Amino acid sequence: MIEQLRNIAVFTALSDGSLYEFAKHIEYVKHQKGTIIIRADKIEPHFYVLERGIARAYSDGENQQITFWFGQSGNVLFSFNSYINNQPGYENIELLEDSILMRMRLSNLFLLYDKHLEIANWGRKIAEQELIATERRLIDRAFKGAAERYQEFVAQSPELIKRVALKHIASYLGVTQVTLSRIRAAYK
Amino acid sequence: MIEQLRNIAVFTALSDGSLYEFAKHIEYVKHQKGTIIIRADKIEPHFYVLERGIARAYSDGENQQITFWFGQSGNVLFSFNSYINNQPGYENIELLEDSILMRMRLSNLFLLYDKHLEIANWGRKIAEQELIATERRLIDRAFKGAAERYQEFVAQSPELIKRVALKHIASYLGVTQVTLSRIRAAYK
DNA sequence: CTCATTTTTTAACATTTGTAAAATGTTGTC
DNA sequence: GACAACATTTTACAAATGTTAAAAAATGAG
Repeated sequence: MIEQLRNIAVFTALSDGSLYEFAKHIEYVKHQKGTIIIRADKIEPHFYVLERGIARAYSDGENQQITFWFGQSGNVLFSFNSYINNQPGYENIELLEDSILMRMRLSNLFLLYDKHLEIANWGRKIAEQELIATERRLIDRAFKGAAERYQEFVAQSPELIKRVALKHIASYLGVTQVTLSRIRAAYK
Repeated sequence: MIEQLRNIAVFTALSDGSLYEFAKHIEYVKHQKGTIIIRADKIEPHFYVLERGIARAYSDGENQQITFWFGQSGNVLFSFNSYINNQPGYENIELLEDSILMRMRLSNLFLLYDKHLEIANWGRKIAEQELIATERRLIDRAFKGAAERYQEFVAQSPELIKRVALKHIASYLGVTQVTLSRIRAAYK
């Protein structure tokens, strides 16, 4: 089990001791494509790690739905508002493919944070990396046009382009699907 | 000194023991309005806490400069890219008023992260709260028009509206200054 | 107070992106 | 392979925002 965890991107830097602590509380679950594993209107008691599959986090508005995050194999899936503020959040997480996930109760994670220095720093680094990535996206929206953002997305996330519906990618890039279609048409 | 630290928003939740660890390494500095305390092209060896004043983080582009964060009294000022990746970053931090700051070497902070569980979790929570705030802003850009974003900013940050130049607020909201002027004119 | 500098507003026009709806293409199931 | 469901593209038009430049207002130094 510990060897299995070490192969997952988000756990690679951890010591055996920490992996052992995780292993005690982790269980595997499988879900089909289309499953919404985290719902905005509920407090989600688990966090997940995607072992195989693709996920998206999205938020529902009146007439639209916007995707603001993609998760690939090895990424952690949190409902940040459940996780951080213990309140129902603004985010749903949907599996875009049949997936294998590990999950663990947040209550157990919090106990680990309060006992294990290495795990507390592991959680810190995850939040920091997400923060940098999100901040950059916010800045890119100002500096780069929609076409450039699309091209960089293609270059940086070739897997996602292949496997994710364009309507999700459009809202991730901050444009409508029509605009994304126009951008793509210009490069044919 | 410990009492002094406890009065600062970002430190209030910490125990005396942790405050003592911070106190050992903290020094006070004063800077004038206009000082750029963190520069994008340099690795910044300190982090700062703003005791009095207002700061903005901004990024330089070819023909523009966009402000993506405001700091008020009690907030922490990081160059996240220096802090997280030990590389020059994309962010400058400028003081918008004459300010009093505390600072501490990042190398000392990292030592504390590796020794003190409470401080590691303190760092984790700071990153998590910033992450939620940034993610919400990204989502708001999709769901809310520029006028609504402005009105909410006024409601939530009355101090900043009074004390910060509108050109900075415009880019923070993701519009040009001309657009912000039009929005303001519509509510007269 | 006055002048120079900077900030904010206004105007005219251009461009981008959005909206709605129809047409086309794709996928999966029986 | 035919159908239904869903995804993507296209078209025509509307709305929002950007660009540039100039005018007006506010700020700050001497």
